[in-house]
Amino acid sequence: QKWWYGEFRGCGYRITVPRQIILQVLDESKEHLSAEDIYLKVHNIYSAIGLTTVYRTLDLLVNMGLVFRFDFGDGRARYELSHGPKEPINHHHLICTKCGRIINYTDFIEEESELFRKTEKELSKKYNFKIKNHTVQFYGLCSKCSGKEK
Amino acid sequence: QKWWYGEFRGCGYRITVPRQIILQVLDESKEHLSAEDIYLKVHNIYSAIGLTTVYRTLDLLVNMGLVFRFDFGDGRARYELSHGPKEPINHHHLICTKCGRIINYTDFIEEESELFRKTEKELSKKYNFKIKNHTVQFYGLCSKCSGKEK
DNA sequence: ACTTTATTGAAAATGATTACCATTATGGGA
DNA sequence: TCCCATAATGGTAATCATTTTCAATAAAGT
Repeated sequence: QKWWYGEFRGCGYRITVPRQIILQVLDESKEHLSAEDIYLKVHNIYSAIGLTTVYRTLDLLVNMGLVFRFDFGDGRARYELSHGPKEPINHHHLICTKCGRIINYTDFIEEESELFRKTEKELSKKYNFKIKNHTVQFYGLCSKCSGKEK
Repeated sequence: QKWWYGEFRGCGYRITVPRQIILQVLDESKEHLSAEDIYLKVHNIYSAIGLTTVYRTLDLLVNMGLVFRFDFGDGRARYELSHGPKEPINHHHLICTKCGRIINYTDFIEEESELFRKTEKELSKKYNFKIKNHTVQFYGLCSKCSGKEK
């Protein structure tokens, strides 16, 4: 019994083999995977699953809030489990504009999460926006690339 | 004499009609335009300019740092002038996940810019990353959409 | 087990962005 | 001011991620 069975049942969605495997893959490597990355890993476990299903399932999971989709500007979306059974995982990203390396960091400065709560509240009021989540991305050069600049 | 002539000359780039018009369009509507939006506006001013040139020029401007490219997750990139003649404009975005409306906000809480300077410094050190810029996006429902929820 | 209907997978369609390449036009030098 | 090397352009075709279509398959309540 996986922790997310209930989430599915609650929404009236069926628990299928492809969905289980896709979630398994996402859970095993919490690593900003692209749809194709996921497809390849899934394919290793159960080769009958098609790319279409991967896309469809990811969409579903994003809508359910189980998965976050990120766009880092390289033309393909990345996906990450939004939370485990316990609590939501919030994290921000560092992206190397040269080699495309992506680093997750979750170790916010104390004030950081604090400020976001505050900012979200202010923005909600000022623009009458119901904020669901946010993304923060820092772009630059990683250690390997920053030597051999441009 | 536009303020950006020098930037071009400095890089050895030529100042051409398409480039002037594209910059003009970007300057007149600082509004997270897609490449096609820009193409259409440019086309109104000077119809011989092709879509390819728009893409190429935007790439150039992004590399020069005159323009920021944003990915809001709807499959098309958006472009905005990064700064005017005076100083860099830094701004964050609110995106409605239903209707796609995008709001720029520049009126940070005082602490906000402060914190980002600090965070960038810490991250640079910790991950040995040379940070160039960052994006912050809040996703949610705008005033029009938040009533008729999902 | 049976049936309803959500789900799936393969192939084709779409839509944004990029690569090609022959043509044109900028800008430094004569 | 005119010339020329070559950067820049624009149309078309190609690419690549993601969606749509639709007939075949498989959950899950009975």
